[in-house]
Amino acid sequence: MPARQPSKPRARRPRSQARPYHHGDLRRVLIDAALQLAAEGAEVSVREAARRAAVSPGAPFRHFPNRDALMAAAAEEAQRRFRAEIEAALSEAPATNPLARFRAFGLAYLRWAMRNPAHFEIISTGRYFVHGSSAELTRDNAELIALTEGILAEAAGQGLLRSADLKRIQIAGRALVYGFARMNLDGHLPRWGVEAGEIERMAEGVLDLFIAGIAKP
Amino acid sequence: MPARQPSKPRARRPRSQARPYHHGDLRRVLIDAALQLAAEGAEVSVREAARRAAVSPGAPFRHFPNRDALMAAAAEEAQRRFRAEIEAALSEAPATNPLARFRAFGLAYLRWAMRNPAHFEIISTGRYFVHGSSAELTRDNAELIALTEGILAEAAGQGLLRSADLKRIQIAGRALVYGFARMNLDGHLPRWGVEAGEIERMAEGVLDLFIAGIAKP
DNA sequence: TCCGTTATGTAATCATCGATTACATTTCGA
DNA sequence: TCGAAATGTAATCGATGATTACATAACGGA
Repeated sequence: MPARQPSKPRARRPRSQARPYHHGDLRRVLIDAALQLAAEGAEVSVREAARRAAVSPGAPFRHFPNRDALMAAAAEEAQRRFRAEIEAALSEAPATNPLARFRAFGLAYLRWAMRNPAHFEIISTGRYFVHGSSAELTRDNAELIALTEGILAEAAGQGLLRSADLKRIQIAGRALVYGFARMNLDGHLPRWGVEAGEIERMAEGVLDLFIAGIAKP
Repeated sequence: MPARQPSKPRARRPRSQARPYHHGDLRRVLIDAALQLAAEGAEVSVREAARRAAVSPGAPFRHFPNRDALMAAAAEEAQRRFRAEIEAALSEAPATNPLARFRAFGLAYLRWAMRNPAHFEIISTGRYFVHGSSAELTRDNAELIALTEGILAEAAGQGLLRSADLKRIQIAGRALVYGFARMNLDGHLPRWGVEAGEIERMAEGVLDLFIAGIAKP
């Protein structure tokens, strides 16, 4: 093992440096940089995030043990925004109409995924950090799922559904919105036209088709 | 630009080397190594593929201009297998029952995706190589899509569908199977039990739920 | 107010990877 | 048979994630 060189004394920075030695809230800035990089379609690297924060390449590792931890923190932040939007939509939906609530949930899900594709990917794919490494993300996700289960149970209670197999309906519904969101992400949706809202309208149509299919005629 | 060193003459390999200088079909071996690496869940790197082929790190670049090209070739191979399985399933399905054919298509799709998750990912995600860089992949995919459109048109012609919006049905169906496959891939499906076939049965159930939803009652 | 402990950033260094280039060897057809 | 084309090797580059030694700032108790 080659011993590290004693290294000659390093030049001190002049005391009049513009930026203070301490950054302020580097952790937060790094998370935002990671999300911004993702949103721009760029590859997210620790070094690039450090560069954006105008900090040395090693500095981020004071706040995150490794790259995965940074990505997990970014995912948690994205998930918070995602969940906030869904809950806002649900709070405006009629409290006593389960199918309308189901629709509001799905629509908010799809809209957010269409408008924040890169962030949706970070949340959903195990690509950016080890799967299940974030307890917060796991719990948060489980709560959203429980929410849809509750809504479906209500719908079944009011006799609105054709099938009694709620688990199956729930998985199918999830697969539908997840699939649509990922098709958009992976470039599998036809380019319907120049108008931006067209994809969202198709998303809405697909959701309505599904709901019509599970609803009692 | 620092000129390259003249480099002292290299030692020649003894003529009695075990492996011949030329590999035989390195291109093919590299593609298989890439697919195998993916299937093992390992990260696919050109170097590792070269290592598996017992070849120098630079050798692959004689057959592929860059990493993306190797991955694209691997994707084309995987897509061929995928498509072959779907066409086999369709050839066994009743020729005159569009909904049964639709179901056979979806089931073959889901089964292959469940059993070859990593290969499905290589095919579907633009992660491994630049999107649309493989004309073969694009064309192949378009043909599969056209196949489902034809089946749906037949079903509509026989008056089997509740809705006349075939485009919407087609996208919804695609989102459903794509979403289920990706949920499996991304670890979003509950671990129903030890038995392996359980996920495939749920896939089948979800597919049937969808078909029941679009079929005229 | 001083001082030492802790938090936080820097500089240097390493291994790995994709990629390129110069060179060596084999293959194959004119 | 001989020379060009194909194919592999070795050396090297720049970028990246990661680790370590060190420097500096921040903060709280005596």
